[in-house]
Amino acid sequence: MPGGGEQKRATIHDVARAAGVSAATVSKVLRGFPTVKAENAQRVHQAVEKLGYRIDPLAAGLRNEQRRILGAVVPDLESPFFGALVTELESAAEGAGYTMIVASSRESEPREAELVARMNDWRVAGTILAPVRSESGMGADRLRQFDMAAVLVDRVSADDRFDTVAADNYAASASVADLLIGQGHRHILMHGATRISKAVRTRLAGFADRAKALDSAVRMDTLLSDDDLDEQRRAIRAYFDAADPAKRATAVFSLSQHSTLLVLAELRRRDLRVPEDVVLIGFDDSEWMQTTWPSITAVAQPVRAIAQQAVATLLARVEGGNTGFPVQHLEPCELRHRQSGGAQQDAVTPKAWRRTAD
Amino acid sequence: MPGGGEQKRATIHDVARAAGVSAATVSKVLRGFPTVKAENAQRVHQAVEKLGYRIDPLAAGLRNEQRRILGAVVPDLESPFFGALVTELESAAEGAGYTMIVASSRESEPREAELVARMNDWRVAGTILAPVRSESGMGADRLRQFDMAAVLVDRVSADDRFDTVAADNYAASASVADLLIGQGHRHILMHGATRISKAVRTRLAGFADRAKALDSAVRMDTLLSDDDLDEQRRAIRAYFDAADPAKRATAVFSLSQHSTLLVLAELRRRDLRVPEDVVLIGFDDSEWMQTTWPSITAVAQPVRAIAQQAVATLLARVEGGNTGFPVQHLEPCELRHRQSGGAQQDAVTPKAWRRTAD
DNA sequence: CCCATGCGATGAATCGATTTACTTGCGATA
DNA sequence: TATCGCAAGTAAATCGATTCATCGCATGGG
Repeated sequence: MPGGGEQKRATIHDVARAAGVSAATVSKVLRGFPTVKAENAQRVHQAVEKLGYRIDPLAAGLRNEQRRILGAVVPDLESPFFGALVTELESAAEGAGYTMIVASSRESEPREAELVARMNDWRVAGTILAPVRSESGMGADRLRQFDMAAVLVDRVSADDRFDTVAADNYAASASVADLLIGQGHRHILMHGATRISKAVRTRLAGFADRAKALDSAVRMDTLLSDDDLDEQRRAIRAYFDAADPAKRATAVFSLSQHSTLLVLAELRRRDLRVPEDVVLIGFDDSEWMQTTWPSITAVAQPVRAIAQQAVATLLARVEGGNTGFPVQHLEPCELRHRQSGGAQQDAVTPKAWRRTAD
Repeated sequence: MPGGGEQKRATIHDVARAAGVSAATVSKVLRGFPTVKAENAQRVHQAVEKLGYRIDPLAAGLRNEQRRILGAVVPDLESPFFGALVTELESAAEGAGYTMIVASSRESEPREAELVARMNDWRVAGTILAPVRSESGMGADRLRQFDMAAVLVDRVSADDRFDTVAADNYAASASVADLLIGQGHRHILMHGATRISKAVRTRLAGFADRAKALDSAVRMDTLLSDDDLDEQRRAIRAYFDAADPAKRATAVFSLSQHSTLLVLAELRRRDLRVPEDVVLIGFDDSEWMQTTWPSITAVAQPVRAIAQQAVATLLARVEGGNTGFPVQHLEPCELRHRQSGGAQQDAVTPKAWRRTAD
């Protein structure tokens, strides 16, 4: 246990005194400047050790315009996706020697704007924003207004000012279409719930475009809703009530995790067997999906890749002085084949797709 | 859109100049000191408005020992429970005018200790620690070592140095015992998975103590495991394989969310009807539990109450100079009756229990 | 022998807000 | 009228680390 006696915190001047050098020299040693005699560096290190000295990141940041802090603003912290995203972001930032300040906009755009302003107060080196809605929301507007360095993630497509990083929703959804059409399904329900964000729309388009291209006669029903839980439950119940059982959709592509849960509950309630009567594939994987019976086939988002790409891209702007045009990153998703998805195609075993950025 | 032109950030001196007063006066106005002429205060506010001035929280904190920052260290950010907890903590801290720095120890004790040290670097006013293990872990040790103001939450019982806040696991579990024994169950499986923390042990004890007290002849099996997912799945499968079907446990009390999921999957796999064949009650509620079929009866933890109590308690120490003995707070849980829990007792309709702290 | 060069080190300025210690002005009191 | 007290305001010190502008000293070329 190094350190030991705790009374008043040691400052850089205490270290300097103990090592018999100036504070400036201590600073140089600590930040690795080469112009220090080896012997002095040695003594500084000993003094640091003995006093248990640690740099005050607040005081250290004061003088420079750039502070070694990154901000992250996400729509919520309670969903596994953003929880995991934040964990990975923090990890990546930490690896680069930055502290990360996380805040949740709680799905509110005004709050998102306020949080961006607060990040600006803290003079963060850069901000990672997962917008409530899209790249044209209030948070992104503020980022532009303050001319902040930032990367937009998840609920975004291209932007002319900021780099973006997102799962390749379009390609992954297209591949789900490949699978379902390949299995022979010609009547498919696409179901989206809770928040019809840009990501959900992209998934819808990716699936529909590919399905139509493979067989223009395919019938697709769309059920999208932004209402509260009970309303949505009623809507899906009404959908199945209305359908002639013989002409019911034989497969469901649910566009979000909430949606998957709702659909699954309704199918169970009707005693429809999955996948024998109805095949179910969901977008966004979750731990519970591998544990339910049947287990759920789902598209897993590359959370870690998104986080690492986001931090790397941001730091490239901040540190490397990358001044080129904004880049759009699409990270490939992975389809996790489980029971609810029915038979896996043999011909094509899709595992990861990447759509090249235009 | 107030503010408008962004070039260089306005400092307090810019505001002072624009208002025709000194920086000291501006500071007084902004922090609400009474000894300022109304007219000057007015002009300061106008200047602030015009320049879009915002206090630099970093510079503002430098001079005082106390910085308006709170630290929060939690075991993970991906579980709904801690996600919600952090959201509420942040909200409460914000309401009191503090910025919250969140970090995840990722279930690692050494990392937890390192994060506490880092919070100390930031000279946070106080720290909220949800320990990986218990109040005697490495993180709490560091808190003691640095003599930091802190509150321990969730996986803790009493401590002689820090205030603690937790769900009343003991009382809530006892009430689950009330319910199950009341329903006539005399053979019950208690299942715990993933991480056998202090909270899980308390739940186990709370249930077992009460069940034994109600009927000393009750048979309770205990299945606890800290292994990986596959191993745990195998264990529960083996448990049901071994049991004589006629003498199987008729009810399961799962001690964590993971556990609930595992048990549910196994029951489904065996085509055991819930609740007709086996009643299932879980500790820790989650959104998916109200959507599955059958829906899951579960104990909901008072996340918001815990968070608010934690922040309030911490600020009482930090600001109010509360120097009394450490207090142990237990927040009452709520049992959410749904389908998997079988018939709800009529005599007693337990909704919330509070165990008085000793 | 003188001066340019450069290494290694340092005192002082700096970042932006807060707070201390003091000044000024004015009315009230003895 | 002289003194005291109080309101209002400000210059300057302060927080802790970084960085700028020097500075001493040794070396080597001219």
